[in-house]
Amino acid sequence: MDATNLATNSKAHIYRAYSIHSVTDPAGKVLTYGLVADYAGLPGRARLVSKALKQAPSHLNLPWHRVINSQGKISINKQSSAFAHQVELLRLDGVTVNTGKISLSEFLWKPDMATLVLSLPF
DNA sequence: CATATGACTGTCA
DNA sequence: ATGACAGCCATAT
Repeated sequence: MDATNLATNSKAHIYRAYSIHSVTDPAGKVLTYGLVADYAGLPGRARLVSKALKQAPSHLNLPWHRVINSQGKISINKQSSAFAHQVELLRLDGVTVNTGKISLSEFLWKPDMATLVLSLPF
């Protein structure tokens, strides 16, 4: 498998992992790039997750807006229109956003044992 | 192969 | 809480 295929499969892994998690992850909760990477079996590849979500085909309907950085902040540049879009989507989810910041202690999704077991097939 | 670039992260001042 | 920084990893040139 060459580098290109590895990257493609990694993205697919992320898409699949995040798809499954987004089913059990209720609107109103968020995850960090690093956590999604862990769930996808790709620890240490938070930046790949951000790229994968950014480039994800729209037909996958992934709730990309529920993924923020480990500091509890939206990673998109404030000047970008996409930033306002993410804020809007999060508010529709019921997530409180203050100047791009979100309280992780309040909104971070903490998977329980059952959901973790359901995700293990990867 | 060398560099540059990110929707990242942990540490430190 | 905030900003600088180095480390990190896949991609793009």
